[in-house]
Amino acid sequence: MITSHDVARLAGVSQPTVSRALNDSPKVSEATKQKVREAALALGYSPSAIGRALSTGRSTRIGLVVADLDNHFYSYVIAPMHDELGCMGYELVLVTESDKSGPTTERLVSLGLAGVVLATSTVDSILPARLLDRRMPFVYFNRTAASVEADSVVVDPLAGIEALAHAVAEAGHTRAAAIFGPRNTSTGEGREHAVRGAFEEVGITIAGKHVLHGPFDFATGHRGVHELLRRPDAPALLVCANDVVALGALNAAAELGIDVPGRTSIVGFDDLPTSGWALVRLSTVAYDLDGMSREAARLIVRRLEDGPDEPVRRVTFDTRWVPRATVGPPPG
Amino acid sequence: MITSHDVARLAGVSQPTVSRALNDSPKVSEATKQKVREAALALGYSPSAIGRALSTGRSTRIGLVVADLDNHFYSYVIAPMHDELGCMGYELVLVTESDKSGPTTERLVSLGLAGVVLATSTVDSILPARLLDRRMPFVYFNRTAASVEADSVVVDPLAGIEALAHAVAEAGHTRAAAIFGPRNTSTGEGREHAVRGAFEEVGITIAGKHVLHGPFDFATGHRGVHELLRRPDAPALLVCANDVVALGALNAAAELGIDVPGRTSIVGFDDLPTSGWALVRLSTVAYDLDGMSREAARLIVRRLEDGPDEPVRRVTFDTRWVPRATVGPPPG
DNA sequence: GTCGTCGATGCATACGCATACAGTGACGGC
DNA sequence: GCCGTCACTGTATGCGTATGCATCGACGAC
Repeated sequence: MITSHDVARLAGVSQPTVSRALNDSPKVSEATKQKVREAALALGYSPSAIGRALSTGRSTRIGLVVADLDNHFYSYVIAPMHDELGCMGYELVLVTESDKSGPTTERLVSLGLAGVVLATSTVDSILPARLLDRRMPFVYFNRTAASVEADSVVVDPLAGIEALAHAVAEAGHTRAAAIFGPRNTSTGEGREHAVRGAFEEVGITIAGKHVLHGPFDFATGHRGVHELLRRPDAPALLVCANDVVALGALNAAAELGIDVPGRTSIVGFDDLPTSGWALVRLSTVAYDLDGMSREAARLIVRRLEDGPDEPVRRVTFDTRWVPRATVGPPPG
Repeated sequence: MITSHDVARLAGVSQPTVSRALNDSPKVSEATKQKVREAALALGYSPSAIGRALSTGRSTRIGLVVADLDNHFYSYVIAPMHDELGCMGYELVLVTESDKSGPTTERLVSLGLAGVVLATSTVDSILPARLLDRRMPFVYFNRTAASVEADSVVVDPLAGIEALAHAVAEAGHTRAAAIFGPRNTSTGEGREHAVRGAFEEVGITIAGKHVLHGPFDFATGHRGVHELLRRPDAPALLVCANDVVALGALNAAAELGIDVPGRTSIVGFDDLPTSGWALVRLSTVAYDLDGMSREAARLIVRRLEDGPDEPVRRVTFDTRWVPRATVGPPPG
């Protein structure tokens, strides 16, 4: 491995001068800088991130904590976040929250992460509090935990869901079934609250027996269709916690020969690229997921560079209703 | 941050003893180990990966080099690879190959990566050679480069594609269009060769004007349908380089109102989970992508732990034909 | 000519861990 | 009783970088 000592020897200066020169310190003369840069280039030197991290006490590695990487949703988060971090000179490290939240905190600090994006925290998670204890900067992505204040990027579902409610009411729906997200997540709670409020407003009822709660995954949507839509009194409208759930529901409907939207209308939330496919055409509530992922990256980097005393930043993304082909009038 | 010195102080021993005890060295008495473990637990100590990496000269970070994270295909690679690496005590760092391959090599070494999985290398890439120069262990994933020998996991497309050829021939096809992958990738070349061979065997012709080459992405399939299938003499069968391309093609067909498989049959390669959706039902060539991703993780870790002198390992995954709903007889 | 000043550079050190080597004590052989 | 041996633990050091501090030379002011 080529070290700054090698560069120093070739350039005829000391190692610290190499360090200062390459970091563009004003204490080094332009002539020396040039000499050092040439030597570094000639040797193909690039500074060791390890050595630097140990010396400065901070790395350029950002952890993205997700619940399960299998989930389609995260694919669309990882790519832009990785890109945005890369532009700012940071790396992305994936971390999954293990079943026990205990070791996770230790791993986050011992991995030498500079900061963390929490894309998984439930409202009752102890992770935020422990990160605070350890003075590890973090950003809530799409969810928040009531107990600990921190920078966050969140979605305000209201506008999109109100538009959704008006659209389905106008189509003639009066009853709906729903697959909501987990009760212990802020997105699950927030969307459920928004849907219930908006539907009441337009006179659509959601009976208790037509409601299901479950994780934000494909299987939940799949199961939901089997449990909710095969009943004789099943509503002609199914509201899903997000697009991944809705995709599970759409596919289950296709398997069961349930005509969408002829017999049942299905709506989602997120507007994943997949939902726009001609084969899918899912009517859903959209927001700028790409921009949101990038914003999270910028927030954590700003927090790292500005220090912990800056006021907490909270960025909210608005939603809009995207009608496609999975909503129609109820049968009859 | 809690260091091994803190633990040492609490346990009443020296820092090196802490290091040895926690690494379960036989040179430390059981009583001392116990004492150290208790102190470490009490303080919530976990060793700094940075310090360890600097000291030992090797980290536990594995880089996964991909072309573009946007590509659906990689979602199904990242999750199992991350999981498998995690089980073996390693972390996954995502690296995208920048437009210039120059800085990439330097970044890989300076990031302090212990090893690299190359999921993107074209046959003419200089990356493998430079990694060899730098003595950075690596594994080819799904592709190889002719110039440099290294461990690899690859797919043998033959069995699956021969079965595919027989199936479509039996359905009555005699002419096919094809969207092949880039010519400078081993998978692109390999599959093209296999398809041409197998189709010739069963008497299906692929005219030059019905062939397109392009990157393994959605847009390529989309574009392919517009360019190949809207001609009056378009064949009733379209072979796609992989499933992502085929999904692009399927959606383009749906947009254009092209009946699949009524007017055109479409086949892919990879059998991504999406392809099995009831909404998609893509007929394709399958192999164990999940297992392959895990195998790549195991290979790179074994290479790290066994040293560079062990013989090169090459693991091949077989393919099989998975008929679904996108292949039918040609019209008329 | 001497001294202060300032710009540029080298020296010493620290970060957290692992490891070669030295040292300590107990114990047994003679 | 002396010394070698062995099991264990402490001391010293290195990994690659960054940084506080000392140093050194040049230049200007008096």
